[in-house]
Amino acid sequence: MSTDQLSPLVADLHLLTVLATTKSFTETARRLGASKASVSMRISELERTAGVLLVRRTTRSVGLTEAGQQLVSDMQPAFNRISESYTAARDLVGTPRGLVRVTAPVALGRQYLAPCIASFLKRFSDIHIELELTDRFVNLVTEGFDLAIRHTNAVPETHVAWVLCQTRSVLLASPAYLAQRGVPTHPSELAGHNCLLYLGKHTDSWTFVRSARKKSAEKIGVNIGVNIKGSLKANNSEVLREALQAGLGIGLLPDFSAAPSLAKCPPLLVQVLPDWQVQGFFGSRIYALRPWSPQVPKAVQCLVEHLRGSFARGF
Amino acid sequence: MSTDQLSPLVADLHLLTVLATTKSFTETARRLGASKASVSMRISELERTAGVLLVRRTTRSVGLTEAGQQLVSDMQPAFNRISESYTAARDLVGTPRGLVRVTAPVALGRQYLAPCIASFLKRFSDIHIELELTDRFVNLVTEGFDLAIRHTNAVPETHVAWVLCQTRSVLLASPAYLAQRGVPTHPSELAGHNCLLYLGKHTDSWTFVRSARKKSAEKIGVNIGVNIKGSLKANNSEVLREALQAGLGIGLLPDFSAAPSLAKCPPLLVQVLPDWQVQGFFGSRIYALRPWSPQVPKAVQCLVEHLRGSFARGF
DNA sequence: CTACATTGTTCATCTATCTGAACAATAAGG
DNA sequence: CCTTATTGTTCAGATAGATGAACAATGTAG
Repeated sequence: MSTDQLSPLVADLHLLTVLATTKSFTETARRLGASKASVSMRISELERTAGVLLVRRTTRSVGLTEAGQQLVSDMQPAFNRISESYTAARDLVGTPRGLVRVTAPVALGRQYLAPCIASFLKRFSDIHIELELTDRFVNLVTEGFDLAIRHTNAVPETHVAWVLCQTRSVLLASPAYLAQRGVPTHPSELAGHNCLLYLGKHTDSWTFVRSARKKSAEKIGVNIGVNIKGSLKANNSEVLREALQAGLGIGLLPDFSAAPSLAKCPPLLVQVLPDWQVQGFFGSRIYALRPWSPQVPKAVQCLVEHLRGSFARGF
Repeated sequence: MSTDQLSPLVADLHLLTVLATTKSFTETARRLGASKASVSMRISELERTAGVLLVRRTTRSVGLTEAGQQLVSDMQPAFNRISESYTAARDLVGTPRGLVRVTAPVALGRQYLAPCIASFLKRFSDIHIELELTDRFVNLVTEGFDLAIRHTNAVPETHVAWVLCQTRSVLLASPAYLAQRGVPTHPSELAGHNCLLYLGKHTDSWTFVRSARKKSAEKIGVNIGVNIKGSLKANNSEVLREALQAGLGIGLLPDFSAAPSLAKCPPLLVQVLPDWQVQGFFGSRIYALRPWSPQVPKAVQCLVEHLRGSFARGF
């Protein structure tokens, strides 16, 4: 049919695509800033005028019918293209503007992103940011994020990524703990210590490599695997840091997370085995990444630029 | 940006694409069944939120800015795809439904399409038809038609066409005229007659070819060009027919247009030079045609099927 | 050059849509 | 198995957006 007749429907059709990804009326309503009543009625109305059942409601979970799936998968790329065209047009003129939805790990977000974003927003008053801090894995596309900050070393092929900085993992303990239990001088001695683990991220062993020559016999570049055990595993680096500061044991933190505690006077934490480097932890870089699109919205570009500047200036 | 934010905008963006093709707020409003006040306000609001001037208003004519053109040409195919997906989904189930916008030549439409469509609508109560009769050239795409009925022999490559029937042009005059002015027995005799011309469609000459052998010397297949002149030219075949019936002269009509007058008892018109065929008039076929699309909406399919049946049964 | 017709915008009024709370239905958890 | 938390739907009240007549601007015809 001629596209004229789309006009009253097109907003509802877009609603349907959002519903298809969220699989929830409630979540759809939240995302669009509407009420679930409105979403429910509009979808019903769409089905009525189309004469086809599009959504399978089980009152508890929402699925699409055959027809609905077909329709949504046909329309999805079209709506993406429209969205991109719109932001491109908007970016043609004037100062960057619009909403940027960002997700980041909780610890990194709280400590560094938050102040960094605050100064960014002061510079660009027409840009709005939604910052969602979470440590679970986020699908940028289906959850509608424009940008993610991650420490990782695996960037999906379908995404574009900007390196914000290099990171290292450092082994730490509180001065009090070390005074009581002794300062390890070789990785093998960790077997006798209480080692705090980041939950879920790795196995129960750390691999050390010599990073500076000392008088002892070991050559640089030789790996030493150490099985570790300890009383606490947590999936939050701030919890680990608090535990380390409380003198609970020895643990790994990313350098940016440890920096403030090391810099305090007197220091809350000190580095253990400074001549050794733990491999493959927390990734070696922090990335800003987003799903590939023909062009990056100007507001996102500016944010990434700002972040790169901030991270380059160090923690 | 994430497509979520499209929802409040997407209807307005579609509005913009319609405005781009109509180049008129008034016409846009009429097409969408809205008021021009609404169209004006929504476009203004769109420009405000986008922060970009999209439409160049000269209060008398409407054009798009650079940004607007870019945006519309990016979005147009996307909206077309959405529209097609929607009608495809709607066609998956139940009886055919929806609006079909048809354009046809005035004469053909009034005499044959109208009754044919009436019986069609009686069979398919969920289908609505808008029939616009006009003899000007109609651009199906920009004017938003789903189907055109035409006599022509040129089908654009970008369109799909169904043959409804073959047509011939027949030379006619009223019995009274012939009684008074004599019955021509050879094309060359037309020079002495008042010949009525279809305005604009052709030059002032008719080309005859022998279609049946007679005792005279001419061979079948020889063309004879005759320059004609007469007191009336009209761009409407019904006007011509009325003039012919009134005994004004000799003229050409498509066979379907002449049929009722020939069949009357006594006949209002009789054929002149029945052994001769005039070439290249009114095309040789009547087509139903529409712009190519991945699939033809079911309602359109049914209408074409119905028309083919009716035309096959003759006039 | 002037009168006219038609265009896009404006504004007070109203209607259609959205809202938020209450409800019924369901899956999860003890 | 029963409770509980959460989901989608419903309904009366509220609000945002649509309406259409009046207006100003502009191209057109005589």
